[in-house]
Amino acid sequence: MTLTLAPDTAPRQTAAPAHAAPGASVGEELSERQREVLDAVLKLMVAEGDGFSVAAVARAASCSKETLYKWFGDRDGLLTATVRWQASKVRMPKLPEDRLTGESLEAALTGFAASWLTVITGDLSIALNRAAVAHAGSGKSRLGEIVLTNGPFAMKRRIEPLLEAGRAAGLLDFADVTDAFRSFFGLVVADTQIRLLLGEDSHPDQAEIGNLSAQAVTKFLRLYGRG
Amino acid sequence: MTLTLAPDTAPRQTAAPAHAAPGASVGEELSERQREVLDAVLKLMVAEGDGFSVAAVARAASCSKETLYKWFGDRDGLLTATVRWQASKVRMPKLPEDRLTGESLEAALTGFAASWLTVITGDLSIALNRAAVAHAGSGKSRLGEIVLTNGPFAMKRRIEPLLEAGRAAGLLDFADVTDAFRSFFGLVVADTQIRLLLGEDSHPDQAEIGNLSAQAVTKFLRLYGRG
DNA sequence: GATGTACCGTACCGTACGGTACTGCGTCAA
DNA sequence: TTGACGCAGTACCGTACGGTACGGTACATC
Repeated sequence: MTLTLAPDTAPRQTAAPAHAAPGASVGEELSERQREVLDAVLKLMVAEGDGFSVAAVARAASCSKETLYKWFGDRDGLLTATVRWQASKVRMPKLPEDRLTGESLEAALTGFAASWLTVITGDLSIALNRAAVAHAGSGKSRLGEIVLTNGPFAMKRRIEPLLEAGRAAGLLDFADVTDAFRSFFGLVVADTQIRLLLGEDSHPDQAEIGNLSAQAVTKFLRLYGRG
Repeated sequence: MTLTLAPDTAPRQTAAPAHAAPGASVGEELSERQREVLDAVLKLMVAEGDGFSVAAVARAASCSKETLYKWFGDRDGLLTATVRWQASKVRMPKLPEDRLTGESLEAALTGFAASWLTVITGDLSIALNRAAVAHAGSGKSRLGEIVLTNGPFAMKRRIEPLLEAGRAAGLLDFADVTDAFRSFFGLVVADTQIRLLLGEDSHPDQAEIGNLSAQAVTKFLRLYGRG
């Protein structure tokens, strides 16, 4: 039996529930060949935005259009599967497991910041976010929702426990964890993402990202650190 | 003689220089009828993203396609003129003119923050930013550049003098004004804009914007305030 | 070897859209 | 009154694209 991500009987629905965690099992449901195809789509998106035709995908992936339609239902299904596939590949740094200290908290926050900046300044993330933003505009398609879930929301879900742990350990002081997250996000990302999305090509390298992260965390700790 | 924004001899170039200030004189070069047409385009963009057809514009504005092409050259010229036209309408709060005090600086910063949040959470701004982001992806067209110039860059140009003045008055303390601006932008905007662009429909009302602005400025002053 | 299946390559179809050309009408100036 | 002109309305053209159909091939299973 063929694995069909968007069968005719329920076109827009994949096997994964709507608000599932970062698409952990998406990769499992795809054959090797299908993953190759989706990687080809990712390349195309980086190269040309989401303006490419399905024929171009078939050409780039050396497969037939008919197969694409059988596997993914329609163009939107193809894009959706691609975004999910990419989302399933992103990994975040893990939290410190033993008792938090000032140093380990700062290191963990800096790690998150650097990791996040690395992701959002990457060509792939920029291309996918552009596509998602564009599709969020014209209704029709849940790309925006998916990117939102696996982007800002995923970051929030990952960081808030760290902040709470910091507070529990007497290292941080805040009343509202959402507010603290907002500040963290703002200090880290600032205008970087919107500028890149709008086409400015000032990609920071790893050294700059290191600096930006350290500075952002320093400021965050000056605002929310205890003592 | 007809006012042609994109004459055949130089299709992509308007009368205004490429990196002109926020399009101050754009409105001057447009006839009343042309402004009506562009306002119709703005409405369409809010309603449908930038997926509308030129025929739809003609229908919505009760004018002929031929006129649209004569005035604006091509679809891109129409979009560009629309973005410029909207940019020329945005006004920022003015700087305090007499000697800065702690109170007037805080008020000015809060005013800027609230004004900026009001703009970027507006349907119009969201629609235009979406279009600009999408076009920045597929090369071809300078929408991204224009929005960048009239968005983040314009804000930076307006705020940095205020920050410098605050430092000169002994109210602020920072080494790098760009860094200070980055923090200000981040604390004010945080994840608000990207979430809206990705389709989340949690538009803050004026009261919330007031709160967010005040909190952002409080944090900013805790980071950069003197005394 | 026969049958079925998965897939590639490609031809094909309908449509929607960007862009152009033509027609007719109202306005204004000579 | 007449002609020029700007523009609305619409018909038209070429093309590109989403989606489908079909022929051909490799491989597996019996």
